[in-house]
Amino acid sequence: MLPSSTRRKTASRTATVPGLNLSHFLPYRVSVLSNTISQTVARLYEKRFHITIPEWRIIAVLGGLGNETLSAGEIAAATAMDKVQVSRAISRMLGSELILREAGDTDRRKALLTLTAKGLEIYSEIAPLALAYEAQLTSALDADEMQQLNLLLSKLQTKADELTTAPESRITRVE
Amino acid sequence: MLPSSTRRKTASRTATVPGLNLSHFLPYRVSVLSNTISQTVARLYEKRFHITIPEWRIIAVLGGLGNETLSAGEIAAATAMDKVQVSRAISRMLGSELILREAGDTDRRKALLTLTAKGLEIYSEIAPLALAYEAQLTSALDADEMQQLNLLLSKLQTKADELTTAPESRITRVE
DNA sequence: CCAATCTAGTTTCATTTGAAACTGTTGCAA
DNA sequence: TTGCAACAGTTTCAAATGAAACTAGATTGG
Repeated sequence: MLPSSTRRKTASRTATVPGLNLSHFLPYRVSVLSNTISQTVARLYEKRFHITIPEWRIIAVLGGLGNETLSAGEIAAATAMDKVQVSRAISRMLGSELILREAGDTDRRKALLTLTAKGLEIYSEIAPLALAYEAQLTSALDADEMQQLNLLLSKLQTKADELTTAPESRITRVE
Repeated sequence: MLPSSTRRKTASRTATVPGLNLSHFLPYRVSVLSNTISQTVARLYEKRFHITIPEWRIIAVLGGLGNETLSAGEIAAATAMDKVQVSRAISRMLGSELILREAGDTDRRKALLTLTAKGLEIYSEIAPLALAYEAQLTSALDADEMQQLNLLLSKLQTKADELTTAPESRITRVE
């Protein structure tokens, strides 16, 4: 079937099935955009602060919380990472002394996590950079478009959540 | 430094650095959206057709091209994947007989790739499903919002691309 | 009270991934 | 020519990842 001699090097551009062009396909576009952004951001965090994106997320939620503590599970919920990712990020951060872990007194399974002074220091340096990158990224958008973007992302995320087939795979139960 | 006894379990919600809330941070939101979508789509492709997303992308570009051939490098460019990913996807697809590889006659480094009948069959089944998923995802958007979405994604991708090559000096200030 | 069950978090193991090295081919320049 | 850089694609190896098993502590029904 399908002998090679029937093939042409160049052919008319007629698509055999209508309407599917990868470069217009929303899941593809979002994935490419996400990868492009993540790569840049990851490089920034790694080069300047020697942290990964999961570590950055943990710093971001803890740093934004003042002196409140969170458990690993709460961090997982707040960062959309699963507990394994969080656990590994935490152990790296304990090693590099960015966070502090105390056993909870009411429930000793839950460890209470806070940033160390070193972690807070990184937060205060990296947060403005992160915001600056975001500002550059959206610099081509006017105020109206910014608002639209937020709305559209929210709507898409809501729909995407509804359409997930796996019940247990991710956090979802933020409530 | 920073003895644990100085920490509090509960505190006011005052952020120490203004403006950085992870759930409003664009790179984070795009990443979460992308992951949500990709997970659903990947599960769909895997369950029904036993292919991965990289394989799907290759099927999509080749299937959309009629009987034209592409080299691995051209596929990489068309699918935003790197050559290693493409190489591995191709070798899987050769194994499962979804694509056909012929040596190029003018340049023997470039292999010419096309879908087999089996590959085309999958394309014709999966393409409508992919489009149906996309339609569901965007079902909460009206025509105007769809147009905005396309525009905004394009603008963001363009900016994100500009910001990738930036040496570290670029993201230091907002301006 | 105590077995069974549930929850929080960690570890293990198999697979995937990415970077860099590598193979084979082409183009180019002396 | 031949020697060398560039290119297309593959392979290798170490690190990242995810699923499932596991540990330890908490809860609950009898």
